[in-house]
Amino acid sequence: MMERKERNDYPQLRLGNQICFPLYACSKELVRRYAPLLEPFNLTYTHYIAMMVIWEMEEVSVSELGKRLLLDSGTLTPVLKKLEAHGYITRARKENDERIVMVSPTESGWELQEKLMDVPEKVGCCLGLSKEDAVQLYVILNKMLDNYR
Amino acid sequence: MMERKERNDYPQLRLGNQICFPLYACSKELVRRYAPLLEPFNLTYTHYIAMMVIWEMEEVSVSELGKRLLLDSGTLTPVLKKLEAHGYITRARKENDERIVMVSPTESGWELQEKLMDVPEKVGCCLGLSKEDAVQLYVILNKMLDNYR
DNA sequence: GCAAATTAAATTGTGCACAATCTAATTGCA
DNA sequence: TGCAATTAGATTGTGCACAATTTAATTTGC
Repeated sequence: MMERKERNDYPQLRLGNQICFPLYACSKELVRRYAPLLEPFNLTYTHYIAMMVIWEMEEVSVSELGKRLLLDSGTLTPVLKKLEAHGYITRARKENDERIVMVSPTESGWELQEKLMDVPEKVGCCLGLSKEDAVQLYVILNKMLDNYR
Repeated sequence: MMERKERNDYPQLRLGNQICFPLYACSKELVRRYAPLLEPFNLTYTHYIAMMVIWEMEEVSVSELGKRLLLDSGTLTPVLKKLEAHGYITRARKENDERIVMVSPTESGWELQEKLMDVPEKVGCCLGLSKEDAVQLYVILNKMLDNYR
């Protein structure tokens, strides 16, 4: 009778030997660090990255936003409705193509930008990485991300 | 009257200048790549990493599992109940301390390990990183993670 | 010995994330 | 022209993720 393989014969299935787990865990932890900094403005992390693109583009369609953030409309629609409800953005269908919803910052949305200007640095300090490691990480993750776009 | 700063005077608030976004996006993408490989076994990514620790420890409490995975009981309880429902693990309170729930693989849970042995390599190929970058990434993320534990 | 404090899980409620589906608008082309 | 195909968003349903609360068991200190 065939004996089952020893239970520790699958080193590739150990959490400590995988690259996926630290990626997943660090990402979650980072989002958690943002929460207390964003909560006073009624923002979640997803709201925050959406606002970053909206500030940068000044006016952007939902689908373009989704491409930049790698998020679909099922995620974005409720996020954008809440940002609108909080008065940070306007949503309006395009005149010459009613399928497209364009999004822009309101005056209050622009003021939000000023209020959040020190958030990136505050979170960056929490990373606990050396400058060199942070740069390396940035470069490698962006290489990886480029394969997905 | 004070003029508002120019709108592009906040480079630190650009998505492309942040380290958090590629981390967040890569993590999500990686979880998405796992889904089709795990779905045939009724597993999600969270189930999968939980099983990895359970295989490694052979018997582990919910709280110890939570420490290893950086997940709380609100996440783990339903995950473990589903793993139990699928017959991969057993859950039982400890005799000498009824507060503690111990978790172990069933025979079917051990067989699952064999069936999943090639999952890490399949996903690894999707990363699209060179060996050196993958190692760098692994090292840096684990440094970061150590600050959280 | 027993009440207060602590610990471990479970429960509850909110908010993504995403697949799948649906609706409406627009485009393409026979 | 008119209808099929495409496109853009919205909707629906499932499953984490996590804070906050609850319940129950155990430990500590007096």
